[in-house]
Amino acid sequence: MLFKIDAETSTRPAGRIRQKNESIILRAAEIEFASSGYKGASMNDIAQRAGLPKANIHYYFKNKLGLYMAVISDIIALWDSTLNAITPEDDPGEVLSRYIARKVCFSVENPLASRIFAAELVNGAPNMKEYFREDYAQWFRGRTDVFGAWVSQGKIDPEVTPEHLIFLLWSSTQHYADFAVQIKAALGKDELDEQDYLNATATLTHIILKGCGISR
Amino acid sequence: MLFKIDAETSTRPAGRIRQKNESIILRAAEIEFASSGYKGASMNDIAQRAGLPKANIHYYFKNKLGLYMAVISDIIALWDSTLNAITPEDDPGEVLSRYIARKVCFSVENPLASRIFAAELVNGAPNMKEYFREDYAQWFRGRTDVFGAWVSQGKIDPEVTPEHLIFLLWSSTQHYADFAVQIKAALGKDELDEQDYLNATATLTHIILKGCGISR
DNA sequence: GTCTATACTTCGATAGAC
DNA sequence: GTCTATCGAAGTATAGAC
Repeated sequence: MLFKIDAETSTRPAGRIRQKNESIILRAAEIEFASSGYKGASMNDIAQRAGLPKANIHYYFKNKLGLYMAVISDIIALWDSTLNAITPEDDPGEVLSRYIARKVCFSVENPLASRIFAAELVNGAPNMKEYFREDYAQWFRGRTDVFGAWVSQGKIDPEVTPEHLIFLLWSSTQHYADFAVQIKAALGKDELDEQDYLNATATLTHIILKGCGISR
Repeated sequence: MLFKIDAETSTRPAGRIRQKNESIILRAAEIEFASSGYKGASMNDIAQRAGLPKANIHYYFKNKLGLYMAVISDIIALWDSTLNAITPEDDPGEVLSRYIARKVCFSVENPLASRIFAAELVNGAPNMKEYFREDYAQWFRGRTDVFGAWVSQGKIDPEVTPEHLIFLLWSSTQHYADFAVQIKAALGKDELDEQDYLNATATLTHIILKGCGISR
């Protein structure tokens, strides 16, 4: 996503340079924002990481907020697509286990994106107000309706409130990216390995599916 | 916790003033740090919220980091006490449901503390390194051992990895404080009410207990 | 398009009068 | 113990030469 290959030929080398530099800057910015927060990250550090003079960043991006929003919008584009294509006819067991596996996987492969998103939300999402407008509640309602249908069909226990099941899916999977420091400290490891993530996925899948009354 | 009442009489009024002002400053700092992060919060804003000149804060606290650490240590003191007193002889169903209820409740009543803690972790916990030392892994190991004993006794399904069950408890309950903005936007509400938290607790308790194979 | 040098602002921290 | 005035560092942003 951050490394789109320019399809143009050398007829407009300027555009090629621009795209290449923009992606270099975005990647450096992603790292800095993720590890220091919006205010904590400095244009200086971002420029240094990108290997460019500070002024170049201002040439490509209007200002610090503009750069941050560019990073954020890349992240949003990656986000909730995972829950988009579900219908009442789908098998809830399949949908849930696939979602859990994907999201844990995503947390492992894109920890920076996850953390920037988390930091933004923890601070009250000051730069994502328009993302969380009414259509967001509508979109969410569309998802809970599907889960509600499954409850009506007896495929999920009636004790389960669809809204809170979705929150549980979000929280339990993101946790592995956002709170990685605490998890590593608890497990006494410097890095988590493949087996840890398999255990995580297996345990989450077992508890959530069985807990919803979904037989597999 | 932040509002300890001074037990002393008027023999040392100075101490009374100090404690009162320190608690006022700590409370203001908690609000600012929670909504802007460590770097994002400014001593100026904290002073203004506390209704004191900026220099007074430096009189009571060594520097910005010292103030932040004072806030953090208050929060840590509140933290993991909930899981401390469990033994293999306890009933896992009771322990888990009590833990979930308490932690959701805590998230509602202390959202600021939860968010400061979360922001610190998301950014790699640069100021909590010594909290996450070896004894933390030991403490954690003590907790998982109890859960492991329950698994051996057949009280919890063997598919459940104790470590990841604890991570699930942490993530699912904290989520209601840390990601409150997203939850409110999804539900289309300005504030969550009593019923929302009851639904959250009920759904989480049902899924996690049943998912662990705990019959009640 | 690139980069140096610099203007402008904010912030943390302290000196020193009261 | 309180508060004003100020210093120095760091950060964002831009002007202008190349």
